[in-house]
Amino acid sequence: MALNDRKIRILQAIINDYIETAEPVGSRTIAKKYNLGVSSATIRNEMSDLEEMGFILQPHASSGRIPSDLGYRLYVDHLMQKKELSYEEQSMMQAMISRNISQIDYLMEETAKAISMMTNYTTIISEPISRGTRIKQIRLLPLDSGSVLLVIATENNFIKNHVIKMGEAPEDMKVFEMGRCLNNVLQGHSIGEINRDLIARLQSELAEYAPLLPHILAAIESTMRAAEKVQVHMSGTKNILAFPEFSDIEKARALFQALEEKDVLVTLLEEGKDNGLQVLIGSENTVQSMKDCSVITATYKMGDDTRGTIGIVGPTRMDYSQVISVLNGMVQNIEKVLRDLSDGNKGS
Amino acid sequence: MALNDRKIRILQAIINDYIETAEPVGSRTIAKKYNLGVSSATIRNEMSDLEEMGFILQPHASSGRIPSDLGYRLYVDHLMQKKELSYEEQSMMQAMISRNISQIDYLMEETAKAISMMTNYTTIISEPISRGTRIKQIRLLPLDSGSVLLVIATENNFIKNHVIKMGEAPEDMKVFEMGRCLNNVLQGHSIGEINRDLIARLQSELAEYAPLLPHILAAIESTMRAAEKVQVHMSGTKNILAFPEFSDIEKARALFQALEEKDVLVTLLEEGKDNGLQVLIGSENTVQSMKDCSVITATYKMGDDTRGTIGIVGPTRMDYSQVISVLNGMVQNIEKVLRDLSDGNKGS
DNA sequence: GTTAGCACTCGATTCAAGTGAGTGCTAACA
DNA sequence: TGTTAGCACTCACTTGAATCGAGTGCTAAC
Repeated sequence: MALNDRKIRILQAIINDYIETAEPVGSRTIAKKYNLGVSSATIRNEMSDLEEMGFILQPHASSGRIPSDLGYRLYVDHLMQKKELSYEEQSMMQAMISRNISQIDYLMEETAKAISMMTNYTTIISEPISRGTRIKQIRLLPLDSGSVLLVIATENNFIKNHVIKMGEAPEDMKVFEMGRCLNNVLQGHSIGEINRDLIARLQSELAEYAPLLPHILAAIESTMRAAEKVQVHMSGTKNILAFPEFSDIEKARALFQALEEKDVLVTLLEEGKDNGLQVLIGSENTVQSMKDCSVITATYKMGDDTRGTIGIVGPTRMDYSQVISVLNGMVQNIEKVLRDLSDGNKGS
Repeated sequence: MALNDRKIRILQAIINDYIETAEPVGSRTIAKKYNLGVSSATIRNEMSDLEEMGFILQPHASSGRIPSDLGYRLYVDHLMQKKELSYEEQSMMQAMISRNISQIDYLMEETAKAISMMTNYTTIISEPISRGTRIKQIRLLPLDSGSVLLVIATENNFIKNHVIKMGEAPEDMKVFEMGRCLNNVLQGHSIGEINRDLIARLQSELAEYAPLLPHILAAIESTMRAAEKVQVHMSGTKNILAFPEFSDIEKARALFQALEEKDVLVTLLEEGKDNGLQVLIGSENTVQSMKDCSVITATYKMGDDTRGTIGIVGPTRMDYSQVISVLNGMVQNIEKVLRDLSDGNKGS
């Protein structure tokens, strides 16, 4: 059975209508609303074929049809026309995430909020992380009589600090001196590269403070590890309750349950991390309790190997075209903001 | 009409039963389940009195009674018996929030998660903030050719950094020298105290770098301001959907809407910030869309004037006694962890 | 190949009757 | 005077039958 032009037009009509109304679409509705130049009876015949081919489903014997996951897949891959963002949307986007943002976690919060506001779906976003970033600067500062502060700046301008408690801290000038040593030895290396050779060099250079060295190494390691941990932000969960597909409170609860687990969020975002933009429809995603949801993910970059992912979660009946355009726009936006951020902070 | 002993016992029975079952309580239920030694008819008479006094309500003419806000108030203030935490609960609490926590935002996340897991309500928690903290150490580090890093440690060991972009950064030793100057002048002062005199002193001491001074001052100000901004964490929103009072999806939606606004959360927590432990029942809290909820807040301290607030949100029919004991236990726990954290970090 | 017409299906809505938990009132009782 | 048994009454909720209507599949005619 061939998927001729008319079948495609009918499938498109069904999907468009169902996305809009969330009601199964009947042949008569299509005949009236979409001018295909044929009668409802003809459309019925075509629909029967489309069902046989697996693109649409009948929730029960005498109802209209709804798109199947396969139908949405065809739609997303071939039928859907890309929407352009309106001027209003673009400037709204910029206004929302560019004001006043100097810290990465605020930026994430604001971005997630902006997306869920514009799309009315739920947004999750992971902070940019990079495996194997190199150390740009590593220094020690005197803090008080019993502790010093380790400050590490990586090449993509992530800055982390760690308080090192050390019984009795060396005097200020010595702390600086140690810091300078550390910096000389470790600058330009990633955490994975801290091997015996480097440690031996540190031990000889910092011989005077040998007992402190393990403290310092432990602090470096834990700091770099923390920098590699994925931080996830979410916004717009309330939107879920607005969709008729979740008017059954048990379904809503299951979804909320899933979305409250960080692991689940990370999994969802990970699934999309290779491709630039990925659409997972219904059961295509691996999270069991989200078989009725689609997830659209996009990766944003910050420098060469530092990246994060944005995901939008909604019912399979989601406005793919709009979501994709918002997502594309937002990726560009966030990449720009991140560039500005890592080039040097605002207000200075 | 006097609130005699029997009336109180009946009220208590109604509240206990209603908290447990979420169903209006009838006179016959009370007569059977709670051995008051009188018949249901007598109880009916007493209930009629209690209703007249405003402690209980009848949802409709021929149903049982439910407690009113006033009834809960009496219960919380006078009738409720304090529950002790079981040994299991205590150790569970400690296990959950003590492992692996070296950063304050993780601590907050974990605490909120632990509380909502133990109570099955929704938890919000604000990070500790302090107005007018003093600067303990303030330093500059060279970062790269075009920027330096400002690091500020406050007396309660909050550490913040800020990248200062400055066209062409001075050479390393000069940066250190500037940092030392800054530290000499500003150490021990709070942001509010940075006045003309101090600025003048900085200007004369840093005369050589006068054009950079505004950059530095702006960075200090923005950093200290950020440190004073309230950060709020939330966990367990999904629990809301489990309560029959929110089986009406519109009610749930309204509540979710409210809880997604950071302002609302801050308001809720602020309302409780004076007292150690505060119970706001139903319409006692000022958030319009939360008239059916009770909010229990407790303040935790970290040093003298640094504090944060934990709030638990649930339906007015909440298990006040359990929530209060969990909250008290958790405040002690978190204060201990914070003490350890600010004394010096673990793992070092 | 397309269409009009028709019988049929089946979820959703409506309505009336029935059920039961609970009340208020009254009269009898200790 | 306080307590209780008994009874009529209320009202949300359940149940089941009738009806509605959107939609289908099939057939016969164009």
